[in-house]
Amino acid sequence: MTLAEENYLKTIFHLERKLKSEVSTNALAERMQTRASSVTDMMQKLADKKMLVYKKYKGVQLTEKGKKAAAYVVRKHRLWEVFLVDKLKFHWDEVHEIAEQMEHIKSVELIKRLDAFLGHPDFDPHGDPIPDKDGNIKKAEKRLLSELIKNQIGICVGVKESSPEYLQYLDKKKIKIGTKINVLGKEFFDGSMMIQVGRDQFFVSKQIAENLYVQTN
Amino acid sequence: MTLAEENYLKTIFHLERKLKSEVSTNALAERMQTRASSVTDMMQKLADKKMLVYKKYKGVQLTEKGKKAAAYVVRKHRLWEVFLVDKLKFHWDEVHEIAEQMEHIKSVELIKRLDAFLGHPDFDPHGDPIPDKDGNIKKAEKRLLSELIKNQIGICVGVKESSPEYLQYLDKKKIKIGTKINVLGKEFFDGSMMIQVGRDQFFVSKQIAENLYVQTN
DNA sequence: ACTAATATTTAGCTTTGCCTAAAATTATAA
DNA sequence: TTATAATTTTAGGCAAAGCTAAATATTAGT
Repeated sequence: MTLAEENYLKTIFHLERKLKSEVSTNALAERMQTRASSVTDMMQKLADKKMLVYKKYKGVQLTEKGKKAAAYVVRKHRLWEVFLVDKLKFHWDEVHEIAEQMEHIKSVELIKRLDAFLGHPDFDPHGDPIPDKDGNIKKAEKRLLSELIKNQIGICVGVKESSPEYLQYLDKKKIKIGTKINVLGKEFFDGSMMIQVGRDQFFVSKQIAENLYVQTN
Repeated sequence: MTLAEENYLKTIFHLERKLKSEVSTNALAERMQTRASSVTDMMQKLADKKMLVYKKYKGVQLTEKGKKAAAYVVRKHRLWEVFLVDKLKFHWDEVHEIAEQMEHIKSVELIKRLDAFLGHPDFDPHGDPIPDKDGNIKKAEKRLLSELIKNQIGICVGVKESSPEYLQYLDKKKIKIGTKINVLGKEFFDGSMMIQVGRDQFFVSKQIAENLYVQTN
């Protein structure tokens, strides 16, 4: 698997989930900042390798093999993002580009050990689930804190738009990935909420609640 | 700087220090597992970029610019090796190939933070010095423990040949990178030594002492 | 149903980094 | 010193992954 192939697979993987259908040449070209003709070339190559099913003019669909390969790239990407944020103290919005490079490092043992070193995380710093070694994604519906109702409990899994100010606010309130948030009440007219984090109880505005992703079980 | 260019620079850097002279096309070709003609191509390219001085049939020599770039690649390589051993618990002899890939990741900030995360190490797990950000190498003569004489002090900087058994022995004796070793005495006929490590004093055979690199000041 | 617009593929070219074979240079040794 | 050996460079090609322009399919609007 070359670097380019891995990048195509990963992008197809994401687009398939978003579009819930075959992925078109143009959709791929746009996402990958490349030309449709280049995409066609690569699709033919990946079809030869049984990574996907390609039907002229009809788009592509990953095979099981392709899905697994793609999920593994995603797994590596997200684990490295956790590393960058948890260990090297990068901010959530600075890590994508670096992880984009690190995801291509080839060593199964490396990823095994990295995963253990990080404590087998389930989510990356953006709240997206980390596929397991076999490519299974715990499709934990992530949703906005603002969508919860009274007495619901959510686990913080990420942020939507992360300005430095917002991240600082979360820091101050001791909210990070994995933090349990209990909705104690919700104001109807402005969407603000009373929440509990650890032993602290406080209000958050609608704006705040609309930028925090949580997972409910 | 492409990946291939970085690899050439790094190899030239190492060969220049070993040979203490210009580096010949064939020497490079052998080290890089490639053909002389490929080397010539790349030398012309790197000469265009002012990374080295290339004289037909006379070999190459790094410029200051080239030296700095090469040293930075080496710095990254060695820092990642420290990460792999110290944090991910790889053995000293398993990390080269992985670091070979990681050294090419592009992010100045990443390396800054990695360095801090590792505690600004001066040596990699093989005892080789880590160049600083500016490419300066603390050329701390590393030598074998067996070369020391009575009352000399050495800092452990690495191993020569690292079998699992040997590494285990060092573990048991609490000897690792950075450990100070005091030579209390040396037996003439068998080369064994009495040494002090922390509060412990014990004998090491010549075999042991010949496989441990130390730095003296 | 038919044309216009859009999407996709094909053909042919470019660059990077490698290769082989042949030519040129330098080194060696009788 | 001169022929032979070894080293190095040049010339010409190849595969990967991209691009442009032209050809071909599909979709949509009337």
